[in-house]
Amino acid sequence: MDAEAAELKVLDTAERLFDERGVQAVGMDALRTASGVSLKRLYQLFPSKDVLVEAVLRRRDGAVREALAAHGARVADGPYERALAAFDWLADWFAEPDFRGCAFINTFGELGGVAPNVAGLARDHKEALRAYFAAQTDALGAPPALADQLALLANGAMVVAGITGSPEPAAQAKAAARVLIDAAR
Amino acid sequence: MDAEAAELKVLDTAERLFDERGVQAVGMDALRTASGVSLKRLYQLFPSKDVLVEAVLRRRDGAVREALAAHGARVADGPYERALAAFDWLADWFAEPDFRGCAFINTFGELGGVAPNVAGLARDHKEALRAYFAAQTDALGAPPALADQLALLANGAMVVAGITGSPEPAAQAKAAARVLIDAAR
DNA sequence: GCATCGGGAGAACGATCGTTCTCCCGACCG
DNA sequence: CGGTCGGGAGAACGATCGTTCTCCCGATGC
Repeated sequence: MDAEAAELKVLDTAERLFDERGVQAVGMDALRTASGVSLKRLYQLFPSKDVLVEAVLRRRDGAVREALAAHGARVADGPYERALAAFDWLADWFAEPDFRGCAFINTFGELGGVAPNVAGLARDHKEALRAYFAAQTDALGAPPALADQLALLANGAMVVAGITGSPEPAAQAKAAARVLIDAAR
Repeated sequence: MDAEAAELKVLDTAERLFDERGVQAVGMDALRTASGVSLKRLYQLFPSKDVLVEAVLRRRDGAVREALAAHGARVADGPYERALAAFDWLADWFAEPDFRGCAFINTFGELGGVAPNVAGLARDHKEALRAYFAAQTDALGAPPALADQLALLANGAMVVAGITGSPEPAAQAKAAARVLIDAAR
């Protein structure tokens, strides 16, 4: 296994375990066992657990931004449909087995008070979500406040879907988003 | 200091420290130092940390339900104003210094995957919030789906206010709630 | 005054954490 | 073929955790 493959395996495993059990409940030894990457390699790839946590979050941040953009681009029907498409993406996500909420919301809850880098990553990630909506509402000529409201719906849906284990909040949020967008036009 | 005063002091201190640093980052010794209650008393009041965590969350759950009901009852203007009053309560809460988000969302993020009792308490707490909105939408003759949507807005506001540190999401959510309620009548 | 007992301070214990070190094997180079 | 070196397995280390135990003091009852 070369360095790239090991790094990928570590990031995949860490993302899954952190999501399932929380960050602090996953020891480096558990990560070693689950990933099959030795402790020595693990520490030469990521010099500390903090660095690894940050790397996992950064990769996840990029993946979400790409997935969101890709989902929006698939519907070429203009900003109205692109804004609503975000909630379809949420629906797909929530339906995944073992979905346990947004990694940034969860990690912020666990570490946001003591790890400023984690708090900052969560802030940036949520700002990116808001910016996605803002791009669509701007194109619609709707006020920027609408983008904030759509972001609230999306984040609320993530929380409620995570806590209740139901994917329904995605559809509920989409219906609410449609009402809000229609009212702003 | 008698038993009642000690229990109160422990619960107050634990709630504050858990909120500031997360549950796992607060050791029983830190709790002892901050509360001034000896380890011996602490363990005879709460036989384990798990029990203490659950007690803190149960008390917080009751306090939120009471505060929400009290805030709603203060405006006797009927269900329309009572539904919107919830967002005024959010605004007061978000403006508190050191506000760091909803304890149930944060604790679920940290422990929900490995502590089923914590996950259950979070579920019950969020169901109570939804039920508050459902009581108002029922009285308005609006469909129950509206209550779910208002709950999404409220939870989204808690998350975004916690992560960004701004109290603005309360007002944004209130404005969105008004549009949704008006559209449903 | 003396014995009893609850409670405070904090040491002690076993477990586990993040991190480093030791030992050893197998691949590559001359 | 002999030597060098990267990497794997896992022991070791110091710190910290949740929990329990020891020791001692002060109040209370007779």
